Amino acid sequence: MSFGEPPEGSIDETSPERLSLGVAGRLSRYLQVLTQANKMGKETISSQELADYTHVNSTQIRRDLSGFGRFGKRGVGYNVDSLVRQIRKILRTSGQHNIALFGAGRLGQAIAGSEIFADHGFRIVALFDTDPRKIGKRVNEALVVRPIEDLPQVVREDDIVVGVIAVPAEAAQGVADDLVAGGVTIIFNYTEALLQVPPEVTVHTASPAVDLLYALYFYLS
Amino acid sequence: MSFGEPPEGSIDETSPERLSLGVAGRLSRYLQVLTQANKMGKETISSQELADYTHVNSTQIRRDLSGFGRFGKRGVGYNVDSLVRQIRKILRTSGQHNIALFGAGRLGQAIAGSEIFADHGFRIVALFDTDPRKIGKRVNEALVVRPIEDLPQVVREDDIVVGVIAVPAEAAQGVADDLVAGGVTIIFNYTEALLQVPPEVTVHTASPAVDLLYALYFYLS
DNA sequence: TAGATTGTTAATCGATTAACAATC
DNA sequence: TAGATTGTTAATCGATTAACAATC
Repeated sequence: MSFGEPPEGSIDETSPERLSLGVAGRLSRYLQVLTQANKMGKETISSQELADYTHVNSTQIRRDLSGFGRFGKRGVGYNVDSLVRQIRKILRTSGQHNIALFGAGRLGQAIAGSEIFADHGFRIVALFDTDPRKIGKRVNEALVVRPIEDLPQVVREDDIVVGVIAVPAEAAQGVADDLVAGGVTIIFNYTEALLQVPPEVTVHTASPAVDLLYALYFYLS
Repeated sequence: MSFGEPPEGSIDETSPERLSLGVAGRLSRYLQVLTQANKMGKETISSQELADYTHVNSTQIRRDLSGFGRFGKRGVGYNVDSLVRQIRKILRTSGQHNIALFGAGRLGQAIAGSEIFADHGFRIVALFDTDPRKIGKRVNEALVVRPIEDLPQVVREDDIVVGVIAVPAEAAQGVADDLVAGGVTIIFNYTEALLQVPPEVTVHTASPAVDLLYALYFYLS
């Protein structure tokens, strides 16, 4: 389901065509913290608090935000709810986006049951597995495990923009091939496999161990 | 168990005391790709191939590496196995590091069963849960679910450097408090909760949805 | 040799930071 | 008002890139 263009409020007449990679990445991180702060009932947040949670310098945060308008109130901070909406507009991700999940094992079920995607407007509309014994099984009320053969149909009918791979590493490339064949151009890879895809497809690989190594380096030195 | 200082080969006389955040982060990412390439039996890799997998510019990669020595062979590329060892030395993470995992639910079990940490020298030495029905249950051969009361003892005896939180979001702060009380200073948070910790403790929050939003921005524009 | 790829330079661009006036 | 925090400037630092000689 798609409702066409999301209503675009005029954020700022001088906003650039396309954000730089750095700005887009940081705005996404602010959004995560703000979304959670909103849930916790926090009404305002200062750039310093945002800095504590995101590890981004507070001046940098104020600078990033002031590039799009005056969202803050001096002496008070930013209104959490309103800032969430502004950043979503800037990132042009105000709408709902449909994603398909591959793998109904422990990781797949954990993802399906998590609010981590739903919080950001991602709806898991299909769950696939190759294991015949899992097909038809119900996971988290709304989802039924489907055979991978249904993929082309689902991509067509449900406007899937992202495929999330949560299968064993050995099976990841096969799923990626199916996704590419089905026309999906963003793949989120939860396995450690290196996926071979055509240049127009973007692969994001979750790498908690890499993050840990990074954290550890600063701990050890 | 700890074997003291890892054997430090002399990487380069002029190597700086401490890597910049950017360099350390990129080296960690190279390591992930190299580790996997090694597993797949690949013997050499070019800076261009590394660039394709890490989304880091190939010149940047050559520059990062050449700062520590001449690891490549012109016309050929880098020896995968040797480069892995060199980067591990640079990051001073050649040894084994013990981590404790909290939450024996679907996500916790998925993490415990994954090679994603083991590949990078992280050993999960303890698995905790608060659910009395899960205590004593065996997960993946080597691990038995323990009560959270054992935490102080485990931290002391097993030299835990990182605590990984994979419990429901509502329970995350409680676990974080226990970890802080136990003296653990690196926390890896798989929940969407914002954790309150003292300044000397580092929290890394896994945020797949943020990564997706970021990818999506470039897809939509 | 011919082709490929590293190591390195030089030039540019964006990120980062401290500082502080403006103002809620 | 007094205190707090934004918005913005100016100066610095590191990241990024193209280009190419060196060399395997």
